[in-house]
Amino acid sequence: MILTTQRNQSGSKRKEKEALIITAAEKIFADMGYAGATMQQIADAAGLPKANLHYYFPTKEILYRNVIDKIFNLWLEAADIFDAAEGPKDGLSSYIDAKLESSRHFPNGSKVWANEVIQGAPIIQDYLESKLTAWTHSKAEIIEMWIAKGLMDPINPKTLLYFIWSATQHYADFQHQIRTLNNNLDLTESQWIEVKEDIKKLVLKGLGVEPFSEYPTISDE
Amino acid sequence: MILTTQRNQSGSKRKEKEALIITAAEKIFADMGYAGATMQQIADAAGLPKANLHYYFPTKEILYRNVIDKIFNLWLEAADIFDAAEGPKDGLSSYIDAKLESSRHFPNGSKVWANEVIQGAPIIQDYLESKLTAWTHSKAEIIEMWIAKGLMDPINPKTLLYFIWSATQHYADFQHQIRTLNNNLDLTESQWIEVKEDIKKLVLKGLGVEPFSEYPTISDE
DNA sequence: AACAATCTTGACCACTTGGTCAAGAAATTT
DNA sequence: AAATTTCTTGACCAAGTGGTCAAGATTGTT
Repeated sequence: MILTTQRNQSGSKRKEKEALIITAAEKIFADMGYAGATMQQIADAAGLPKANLHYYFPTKEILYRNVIDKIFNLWLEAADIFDAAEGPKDGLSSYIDAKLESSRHFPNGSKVWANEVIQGAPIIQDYLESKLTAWTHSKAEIIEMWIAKGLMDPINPKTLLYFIWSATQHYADFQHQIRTLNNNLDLTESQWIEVKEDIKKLVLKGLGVEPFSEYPTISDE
Repeated sequence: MILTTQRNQSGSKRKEKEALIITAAEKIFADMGYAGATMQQIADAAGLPKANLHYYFPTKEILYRNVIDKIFNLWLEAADIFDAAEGPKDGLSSYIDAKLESSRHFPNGSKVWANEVIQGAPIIQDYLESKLTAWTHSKAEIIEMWIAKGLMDPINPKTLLYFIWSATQHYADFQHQIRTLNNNLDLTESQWIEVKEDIKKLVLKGLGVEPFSEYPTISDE
């Protein structure tokens, strides 16, 4: 018992430092890419000598995997809302909100993920094949159920998921481009609200999930 | 006269080789990122000794800028359709088609661009501030005109552009993830057709540009 | 206070990288 | 055919990289 407590104490201290390093690494990886990031830069960002970094994370790849791990778990969590939802109007709205919030406040994770996937996921392929595949299937089923119930227009569920991912993550990944096209200013609070509303409206209306009409539109597509 | 012809001949030979190198470089940069790509890899991909590469492109950065240059011009060209269009139904459809075709057949360019922007556009910031800004404004004006004419629902034009960019480019940038989620197979012809249709339907319907109804819907949003 | 475990750090190394260079091979010009 | 420009290439180098290591500092334990 005492041992456990002590382990927890020293362990939590270690965990704190690891978390500090991971946060620093996340930013550097996001800004420089995996290959472009140097352990020295990460060490500087964390305020540590490089050798100390290697004490906590023996290799660059191990550190990187830890960063990815954190990101991926946040990714999955963002979609819990999805499951709890009653229908597409509620579920998709909440999901879009959550993903946009995440893009706004934690863009680095999204950037690291994007960088990794663009380059063919050399390091995290196992994630894609196991966790992400499972996750995607489970969400696709929910969407298919909504469609079957006539709550939204028919659409390939994966296409819809990619659609939402891309639209929302774009605001993290292409943050720099968006800022540049916004007179070199970050989006203001009201601009974010507008973006959220516009995207949700576009998606929901596009799927025939209009807030105004209770009954599904009869369209002979 | 003779001189000019000769210059053109030797010049075009040089151009050919430069194009070969740029194509090879594009793939390597897309797969490895700027920092991760090595001149040796690019040389191998182009079937040239490294020293010869440096004869045509003195530095890695110069080569990279040439790659970006080509990509960016294709990017701009894809939107000429946009200008010629009569209204949103025609213009947006064509633009989405063009961007998806480009994502399908030339994903590397999109990937390089994405990598660069994610990392804060360290090398091509001038492009963003000059050409892209001008381009975006001109397209935004067209969209605003369409809105003013009542051809589509009101929306922030930039949000709409980002929406289309993200949805279409996603299929290039996240090609690997999409393939993994598609049983490790590239999308088939019919899947591509389905994606195109789904995206166009979603966007157009979401904007109130339904193909079926000639008159704008009266909604008190 | 003595001991042990954990942590910290400057100095160091093997290796890779972008880039150079000089000698020569091809192609062009006179 | 001689001269000149353009192109090709193996060998080389300085700089930077991830990672090591051993000596010490801190912290916790008995």
